[in-house]
Amino acid sequence: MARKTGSHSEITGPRIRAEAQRLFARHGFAAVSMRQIAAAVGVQAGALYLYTPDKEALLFDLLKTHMDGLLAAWAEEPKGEGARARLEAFVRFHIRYNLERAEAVFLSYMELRNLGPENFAVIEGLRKTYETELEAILKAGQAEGVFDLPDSKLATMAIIAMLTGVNTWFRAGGRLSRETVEAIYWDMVRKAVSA
Amino acid sequence: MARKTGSHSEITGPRIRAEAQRLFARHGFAAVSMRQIAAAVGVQAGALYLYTPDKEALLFDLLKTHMDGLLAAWAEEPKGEGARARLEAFVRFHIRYNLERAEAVFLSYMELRNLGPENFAVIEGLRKTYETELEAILKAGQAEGVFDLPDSKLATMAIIAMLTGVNTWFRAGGRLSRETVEAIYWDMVRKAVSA
DNA sequence: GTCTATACAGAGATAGAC
DNA sequence: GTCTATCTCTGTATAGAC
Repeated sequence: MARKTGSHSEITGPRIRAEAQRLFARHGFAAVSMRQIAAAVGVQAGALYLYTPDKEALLFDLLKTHMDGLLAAWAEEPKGEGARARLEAFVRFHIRYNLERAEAVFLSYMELRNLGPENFAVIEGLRKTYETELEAILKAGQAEGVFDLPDSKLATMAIIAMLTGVNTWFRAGGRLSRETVEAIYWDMVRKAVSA
Repeated sequence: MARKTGSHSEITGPRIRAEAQRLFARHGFAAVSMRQIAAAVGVQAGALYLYTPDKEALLFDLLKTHMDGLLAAWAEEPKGEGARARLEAFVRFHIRYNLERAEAVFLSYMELRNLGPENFAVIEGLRKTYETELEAILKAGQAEGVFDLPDSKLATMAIIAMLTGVNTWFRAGGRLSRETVEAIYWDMVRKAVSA
């Protein structure tokens, strides 16, 4: 049998990551084989190893790319003046950005345990950096006197868990638009932290 | 080589479930082999099939048992009078019950996708039943005029996500006791839904 | 850069001895 | 009820042809 094609390195790399992300999110990292990924891309299993040293590195690449993108996007997000405006910006940004990347978000908190210690620490560090962004807003609001929080750490974890939870039930075209959901969650968050 | 021992059927069944839960929670369902479970119990892999028809049934049994226990425990929980007291009871119950069963909780929302459609539907139904308990409290509070919610469905999902999130960071012996965490979360929930 | 072919380990599950 | 032994399939990863 003849080989099917020639060189496609510029397109194959991104396609491998895209299919891997889709399959990992759907079935779980451990349940997906390199053969499955290769079949989805349309290459042989062996060919994947031209683009990644191993399966874990493929997962790490997906998680790292996602977290880097999240932090970069938040850095560029318009935030307004004052802790209250910044908190509203955070709430709306988190819901919107995560809903637009449901698979990557799902992976980032479900498949962390499949990373080795070094890779795990990198992703955890980025996550911590993101959480610190929110905590800084909450602390600033407390200093300004517009928020009243029993504990800024717990409030940070509570708000992020609540916002990320939207991904588990939201469906585009459902009862509520994303903008409406953003507004409702902002209302709940605003009340929960207000003085 | 001689066999190690005789009959242990009354003790082996529960031990298999206990070790499976521990291993599934730690490494993920797909990453754990029947041989690993058998080794942890101290029997041979083939012996597991005297207690479960297959690996998925073992997972389903764990999830089903957990959800049944959760619903039964909530049914027996003292709740007090009025929506506000009932909501506080729910918040504290959810945090306490879930923290005491971290492995089972983790499995119940991480490994659902490893169930076949019928088993999946059973667990989803139980989860839905539990969510409806909270939503009923929120609706009652709205009728009583003590809560002000833009949307009872979203508030339900937001509160459950926020409360369940405690399991991801709480460590016994850490900065805050479980009771303190309960109180702080109740404070945030109370403010978020209050009129 | 991709292919075929394959090495090697480990998976889930079953059969039959004891 | 548990064991050993084994079937069959699938896993990750590599070697070497083209």
